[in-house]
Amino acid sequence: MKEIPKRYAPEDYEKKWADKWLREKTFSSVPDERKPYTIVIPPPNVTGVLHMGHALNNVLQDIIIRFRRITGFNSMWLPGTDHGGIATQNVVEKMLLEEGLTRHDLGREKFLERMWRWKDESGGSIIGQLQRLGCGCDWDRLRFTMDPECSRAVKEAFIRLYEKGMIYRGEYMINWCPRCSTALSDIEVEHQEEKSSLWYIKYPLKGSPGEYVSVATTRPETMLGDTAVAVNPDDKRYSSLAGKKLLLPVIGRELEIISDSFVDSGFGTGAVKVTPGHDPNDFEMGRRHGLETVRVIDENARMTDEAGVFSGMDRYECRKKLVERLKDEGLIEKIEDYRLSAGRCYRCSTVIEPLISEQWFLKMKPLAEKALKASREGKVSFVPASWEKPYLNWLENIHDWCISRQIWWGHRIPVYYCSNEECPPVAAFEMPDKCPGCGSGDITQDEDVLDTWFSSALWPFSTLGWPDEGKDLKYYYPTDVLVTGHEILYLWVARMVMMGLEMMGEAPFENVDIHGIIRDEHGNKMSKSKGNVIDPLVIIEEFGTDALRFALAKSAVPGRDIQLSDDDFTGARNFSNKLWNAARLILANVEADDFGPLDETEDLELADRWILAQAERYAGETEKAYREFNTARACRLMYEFTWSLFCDWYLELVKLRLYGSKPGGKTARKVLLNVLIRILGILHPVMPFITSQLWEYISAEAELPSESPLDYNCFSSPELEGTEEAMEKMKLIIDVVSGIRNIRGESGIQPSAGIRGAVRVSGAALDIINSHSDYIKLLAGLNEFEAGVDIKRGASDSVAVCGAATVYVRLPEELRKQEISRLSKRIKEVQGLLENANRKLSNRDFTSRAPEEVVEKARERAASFENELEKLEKTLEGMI
RNA sequence: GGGCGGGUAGCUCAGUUGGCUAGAGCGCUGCUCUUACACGGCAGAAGUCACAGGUUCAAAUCCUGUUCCGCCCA
Repeated sequence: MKEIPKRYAPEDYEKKWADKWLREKTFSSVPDERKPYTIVIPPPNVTGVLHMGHALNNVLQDIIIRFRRITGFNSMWLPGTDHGGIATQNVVEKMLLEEGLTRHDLGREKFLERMWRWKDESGGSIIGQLQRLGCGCDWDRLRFTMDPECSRAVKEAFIRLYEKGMIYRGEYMINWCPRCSTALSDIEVEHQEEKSSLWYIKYPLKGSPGEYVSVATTRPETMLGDTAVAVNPDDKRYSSLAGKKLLLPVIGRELEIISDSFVDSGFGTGAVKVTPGHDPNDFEMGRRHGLETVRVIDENARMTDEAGVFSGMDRYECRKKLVERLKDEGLIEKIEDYRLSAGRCYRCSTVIEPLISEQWFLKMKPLAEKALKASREGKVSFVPASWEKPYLNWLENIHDWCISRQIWWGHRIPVYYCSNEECPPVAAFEMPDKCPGCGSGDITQDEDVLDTWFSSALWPFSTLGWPDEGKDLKYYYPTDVLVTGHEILYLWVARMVMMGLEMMGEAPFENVDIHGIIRDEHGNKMSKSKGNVIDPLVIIEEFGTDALRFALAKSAVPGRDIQLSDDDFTGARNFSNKLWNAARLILANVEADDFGPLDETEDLELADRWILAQAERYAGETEKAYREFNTARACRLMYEFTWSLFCDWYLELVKLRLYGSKPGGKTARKVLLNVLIRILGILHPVMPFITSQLWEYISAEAELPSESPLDYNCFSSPELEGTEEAMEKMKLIIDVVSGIRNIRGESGIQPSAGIRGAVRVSGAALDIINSHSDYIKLLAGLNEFEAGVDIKRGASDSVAVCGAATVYVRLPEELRKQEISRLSKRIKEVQGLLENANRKLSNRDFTSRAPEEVVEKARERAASFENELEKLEKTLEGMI
């Protein structure tokens, strides 16, 4: 007999468990003879704090890890954090700015010291938050992307690729963020439609005063760098212009008119200005036509000296002033409203400036080929599968990856230059003492660092000790599943696959489980600026970690975004409370030797066989759902079994033996415990805290098969005989009880009022009902009950038909009128159903073509409606 | 412009390979604090499965088209 708190109070014990798992290193893993099941965490930024997206992502991983462990795998979840290059540097720079300093004031070394200090002090709080969530990571394996091990892997990968000729340096047009002052890769630029204008500017024709060609542009300020005007060769409107020249307004530069089929004659006037220095398409066109490049905008998005009188102005100020001047000179033909797709920095939302710059690039085609091949061979699969197509499509259209960043926080590019420019650069782990070419000691390292995603791409093996071919790498690689959101499918997932194939010869994971994005209750993305974020830690305080976990897991339907509201957490909390109280009931009754295997020697009664059969079924379905990464389905199944079957029916029925005079208490208690620990076991991956706590309580009273639900495989158990039969019999009981309850409810009879019920039924069904009349009396709240073949309806009886059985409930005389309307309503309903059923059956095509069992079922249905209708009609006649 | 996902009860969503009367939670209505639980119990009302065609004995489910919403890519 154990007293536990009446109310589910997670704050009383959650921390205890989280601490215990940490202290006892419950989730540490070493290679052994078991099969491994490995997950590497999508490393959150060191500077991050836990938000709902993290909570979801990590809860899903924890569920998988715990589930796999329970079912016999050596599961290992490797945690860690990412240095988050630009984002993190931005944070510290912002702090410096408050002191009136820039990183250049400090210098590289001092700045990096400051970065590390800040990282050590305020970074990594998210790790503690993951531990609070209960995450079963192997914390001894915690990694940081700038750890010596990971840094070594980054250098190794870089040098290998460099030596293979896959990394090259060159001047190309790249995406420049003037605020972060660094280059970005193509996919770090986010495009969105914005309201803007299309300016039509007249370019005078040289030598023909008064004549001009009008060009349309979305960025007038770049015209200062124009070196040509292009038209489509098929555009008849401009065929007469061949060989002529235009004069660039303001600057006066002579512009050639070139023909290029890239030009879309439908855009603007069909003649476009060409600015090879500031537009990616124009850059290509410039190369094709050997055009001069004039740089008019600098790294700070200010106009250069080439911009003449506009020199030094911000790009937008220049636009304004320039357009004013053109207007004054009568060179603006018109200005139209225009929606353009503007590229913005994914870190700071500043409008990207396309600039020509010398950067490092990684050749992607050969890498993408490998990834495509792996997909074709089924080595990497997506859940849901619909993500494969966009992934493949991206790989097929891949561009070289700009991997250098002009920031300081990150992995410095391991390339060294000799002061003698004749000598080729060297890629090496350490700075060479002297130049291998000329022997000079005057060597400097490349100033830039690598894109954060370069090190993230190595994460699944850099964290396991690569390039050393150690035991861990051999045992755990490739990992089993990557759990992540779709927003980093290209930035991270695809690159990990490519790098895994390149460096390890094997894809880094078999499955990619892609979950949705968390939204608020109105369907909006959660963001600090919108102020609609739900803080997981606040939810944990209010509802408990398990409730948070359950709500998230239950909402994580594959491929769908998740709208969250407080209702979801309330529902999950209520479920916890239900389970808690079910356990309380059981705990109050069990005795020391009540746990043990159940077999045929046990004196099982109908309810026992039924709940055990259902437990078996639900455990099986839940296991399947877990395996398919469908936590939403697993949660629904467990909720339904626990609440709607176990609590609503079994826990009520078992009271006959627990409290009443009915014999068989021992068996009842054994079944109760058996099913309860089964629930705790299958639910444990989603709700580790409450299940551990209840398991502990029970352990104090009865001997359980293991110390914790983590070490007990509850997904399979020996099958009992007669389960089908039990299901059918119980269904009859439930139908009869529901029939009686329906009459009670509809007639407004108080739950406490004991009433008389009777059932007319024959044959086997009569036996079932007779031998379980105690079930019916209890559940339907009857004080009198009778069953037989010749039961007659009493004058004031209400009637319901449940299959072969006709149920009578004695009502007070004054409810007669109500009963007539209740019956009429049901008659009408059944008439409709019967009509439908008969229509189907009278269709010869149906009876001849549909599978026999479908037809048979339809026949049974029709017969049952007919039976019900007949009985109800007869009853109604007798009442009027 | 191309691709993907979605439209099912007032709200949020389930709905396996087409096949019992399309389900759940919340909300709503009625009864109820019955010795696990009022974070509870019992009962009830509520749906033209976006629209239009088609395939099929049978369509929420498959196909075509339309429309609206969201996302991704160019």
